Amino acid sequence: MTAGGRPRIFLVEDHAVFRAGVRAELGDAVEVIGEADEVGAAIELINERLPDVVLLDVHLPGGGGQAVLQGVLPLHPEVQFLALSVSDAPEDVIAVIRAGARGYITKTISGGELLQAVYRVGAGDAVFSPRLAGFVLDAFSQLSATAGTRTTGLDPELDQLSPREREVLRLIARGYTYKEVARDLTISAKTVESHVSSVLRKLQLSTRHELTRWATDRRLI
Amino acid sequence: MTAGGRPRIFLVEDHAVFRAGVRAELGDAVEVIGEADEVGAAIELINERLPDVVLLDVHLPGGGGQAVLQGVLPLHPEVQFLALSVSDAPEDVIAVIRAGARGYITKTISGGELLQAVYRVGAGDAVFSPRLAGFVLDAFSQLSATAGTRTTGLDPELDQLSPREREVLRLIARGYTYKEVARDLTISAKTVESHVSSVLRKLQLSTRHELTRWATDRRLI
DNA sequence: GATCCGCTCAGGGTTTTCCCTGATGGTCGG
DNA sequence: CCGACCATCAGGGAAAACCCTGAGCGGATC
Repeated sequence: MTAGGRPRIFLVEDHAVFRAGVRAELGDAVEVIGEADEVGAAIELINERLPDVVLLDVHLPGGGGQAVLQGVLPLHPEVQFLALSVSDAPEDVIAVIRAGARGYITKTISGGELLQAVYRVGAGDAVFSPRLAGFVLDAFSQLSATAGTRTTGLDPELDQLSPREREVLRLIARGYTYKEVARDLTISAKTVESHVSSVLRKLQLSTRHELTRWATDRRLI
Repeated sequence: MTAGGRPRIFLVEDHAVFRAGVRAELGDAVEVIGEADEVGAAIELINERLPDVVLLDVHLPGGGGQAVLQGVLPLHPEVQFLALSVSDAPEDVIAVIRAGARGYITKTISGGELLQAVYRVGAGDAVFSPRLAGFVLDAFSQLSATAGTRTTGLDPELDQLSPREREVLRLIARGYTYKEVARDLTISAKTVESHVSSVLRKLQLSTRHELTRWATDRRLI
């Protein structure tokens, strides 16, 4: 977002009345450069006009808000998304944050607060409304407890594996059979066998089950 | 925070110049009801005057910002804390969030942005500045992947398994062979087979590898 | 008493995994 | 140029996993 300028925002929301409400509330403080009421049009227009911030309804006909995120972020990661929803159900929040939204607020928000949230997300901040804040923060502090111990640089055991072996390891640990891995990597099942053998030997394991546990313990899957 | 009214804020910060800067920047938009430059005085004054929002420096002589949080939140959980720091090191962020701060911004912030952040935290939102946003969000989505499925109370899929089946499941998921499980439960390997078959059928899985993943995802091991 | 279900076990079959030996071609560094 | 390593593949064999059918027993339910 250009410093000082009005943020250029885009509305994705299937209720026309709510869109009008947002326009009225935000007024001249922002520049609404487009609107969409379904996934396909939203992706197309956002990729074309590149707004600073997208106000994104989570419950959207035609794939939901995540679909829009997936259709835009790979091409234009600089676009910031602020998820807007009537629901504060954890699963909704999780899905849209995982998909790349930088904030999540409920529609009970006031106009002034909405404007502030838009500004902050435009500046790159993460913003969460009250009920979700606790949820997000709890999750964060729980994870960080383990994250601290995990961030101990690179794994020396993983280092001894060749790139191909790591690739095979990933698939095997996910539960694919040799045949499936072979098809996936377009090599022979026998080659997959070789790689698995090497991996088991190098990691001093004996069965693929231990391998699965080894990998999940290190969050490699 | 009373709706419409000026938020009553408290400054905890050991640099007098920076405190003056904050007062100047926030100006009349807020009411600064107190200041402190060290932990002890901060706790005492905050508990006495109960501001809406505390602007809290993370690096503080006499225990750091966490000490203030620990001295206030147990008595007055309604007080909102916005951490303010020159550092955006993960360990600082983690510590202060775990201690109960509702937001974390760096001191490179502009006056207007600071005001917005204060307002939003006062409203109960969580606010994180750009560089931290990605960090927090990543951590969140990692944890939530599992937390989301786990928080669904009791697992209906796990419920359809008989006690014996759950027992076998636990051992199989740990990587034991049928023989080993059989020895462990002092039953025949064929019986173990039967149980595994039932489990796979009931959970609509096909191999024991998927079973391992299924179980680890639910933290049953 | 009949029925359902959980737990136990068996036989017999296919598929998958694991391990062994052995081979080819490519790349990189000494 | 020549090992060292990597990636590729093959044959063969033992063990494990998976699937199906079928069956006996005991407890609970109706």
